[in-house]
Amino acid sequence: MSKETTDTANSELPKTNFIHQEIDKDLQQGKNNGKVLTRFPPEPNGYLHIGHAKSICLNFGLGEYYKGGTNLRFDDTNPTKEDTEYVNSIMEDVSWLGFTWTNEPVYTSDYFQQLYDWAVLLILADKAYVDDQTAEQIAAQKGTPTTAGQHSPFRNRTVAENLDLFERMRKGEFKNGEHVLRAKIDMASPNMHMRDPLMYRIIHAHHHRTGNDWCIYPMYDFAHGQSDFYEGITHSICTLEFEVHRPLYEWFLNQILEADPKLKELPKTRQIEFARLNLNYTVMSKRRLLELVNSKIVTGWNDPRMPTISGLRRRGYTPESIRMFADKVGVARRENIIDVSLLEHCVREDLNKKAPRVYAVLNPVKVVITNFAEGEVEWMEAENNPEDDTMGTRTIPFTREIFIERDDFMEGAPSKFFRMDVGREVRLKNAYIVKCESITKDANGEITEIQCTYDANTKSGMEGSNRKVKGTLHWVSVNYSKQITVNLYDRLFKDEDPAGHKDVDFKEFLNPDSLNTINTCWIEPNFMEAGAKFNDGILRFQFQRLGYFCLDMDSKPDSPIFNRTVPLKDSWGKNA
RNA sequence: UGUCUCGUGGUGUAAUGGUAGCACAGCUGGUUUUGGUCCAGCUAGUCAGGGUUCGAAUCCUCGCGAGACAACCA
Repeated sequence: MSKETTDTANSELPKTNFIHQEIDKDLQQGKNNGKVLTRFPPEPNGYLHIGHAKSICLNFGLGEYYKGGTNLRFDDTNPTKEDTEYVNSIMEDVSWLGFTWTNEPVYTSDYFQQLYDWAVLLILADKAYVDDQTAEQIAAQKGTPTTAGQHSPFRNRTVAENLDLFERMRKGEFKNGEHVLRAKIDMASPNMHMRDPLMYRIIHAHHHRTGNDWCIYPMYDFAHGQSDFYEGITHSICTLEFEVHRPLYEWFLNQILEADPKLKELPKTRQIEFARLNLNYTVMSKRRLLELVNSKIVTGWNDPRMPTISGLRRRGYTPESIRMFADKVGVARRENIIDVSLLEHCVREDLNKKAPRVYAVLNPVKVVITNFAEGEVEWMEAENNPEDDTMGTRTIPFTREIFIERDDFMEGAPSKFFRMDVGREVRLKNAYIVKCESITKDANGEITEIQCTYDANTKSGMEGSNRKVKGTLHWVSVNYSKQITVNLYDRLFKDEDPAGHKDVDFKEFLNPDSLNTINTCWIEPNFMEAGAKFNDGILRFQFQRLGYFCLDMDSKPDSPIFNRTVPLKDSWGKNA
């Protein structure tokens, strides 16, 4: 790629995606006086998901990179679907990801009067008309992508009549659906969006910000392009499906500029489309996510199994890991389905460096160290993070009775099994090497207790501990550990593309094992000493040898709940 | 039987007429008091045909395939 950078570009952050290249070209041509202003324009009708995160990182990333800025604009032109709950969640999610919008958040509803005035301008120019037909009639006249549409019988109303009707629409003289305002363009256009699209419809509903001031609301197409233009957005970065809308935005803007020439001074927004993010084993449309919430299949928008930003946050994902992910997936115009393993890779990479290690046993079996004195406790030193010495050490109690993971014992184990079996020596991490002498089973053949002896010369740090043994296990003291609840999450769907089956509802592919809550888990007593505070206030840990876990928001001091963010990579488990 | 967009390893993404590279996934091996991390290596790709050119993933052409567009949604 070009090594050149523009004056406004940050050369420390090389970028190669096509949007950067296009913006670089614009800047080299001296457009917009070298300014770059982007925007992120969500409709407040649902929670943000990982696909939005890609868009957020792209738009805010561009704003930062070119030292311009990014507006957060709520696209709130449909009062029946929008709510301040969503406005608040969106601001929280964008902030949590680490981005700052320029000035205060803005709203398309801020421009309702301006948009109305522009609509009047179009009527005056005989470029818009009021149609009295029903939605069905209008749809029938629209034609199909391969056949032309037909003119509305109301298409040739006089300017005066249109003006009068539109004003009365605004005053509330009509019921929902009685009239609409349409642009007069071309019913035979190969682009369906140019076939006399709706500009305004009547909706008698309370708007989350303008209350009952309006009973007519602009359509997205009549609002979005002008909002960008009005705010001085230089580059409007959006997803591919809006490409066919672009000629319409340009048509609207050109009509407005013709009617109001002094606006020609302002820069025209350039829209650039990219392919939206798709992730396998999940669904990404707000409609389907809402369906999961409403049907109580998940506990809410922030259920840790949801691909929402709030769900990922509750799952334990860090903002940095999501930004890393957005960076790694890249930006292009071809359809894509990203493997979730990339997302998991990103959070492991981030948490490996940051998460303090603690000991927890999820599926315990009791081990008795028969030659260790009853009632005695020996405090062992353990590093909080081998990747980061500055995180220090803490002590953990070693006693005669401990729990180990049931999976870490196998009777008659093959030699490839690097764990405990009768007659074998293994290391208890940060403690002693122990040898399994015998086991006790109940009537069902289930192991109820394992008896071991320890070698007093093999305490961690001693020379005797350098002995090569079969494996290293994690453990907790029976008497000193705390009982916890753990949520083990798996993918929500069993199918790679649950929404991709024409004749089968996506909910048919739900994974019945997506949540496994277990209460038989034990954690070392002083796990808080490991220093788990992250910038966002969420407590995250690595449970040694198991995975990354975070403290759930519903935890109480005496009954902690941990959510598994992601297991550690495991080259044994998948062979087993 | 329309218009537009897009086809590079399994998945993403670079290379913009000059050695097809990187990441994830997978597989080896090394280190390791986490079967993690780290390190080294391996596997695997330009949709097909034709053309232009000394030279094509890149330009042209034709075919094939995928996606988008027919809400008083955004």
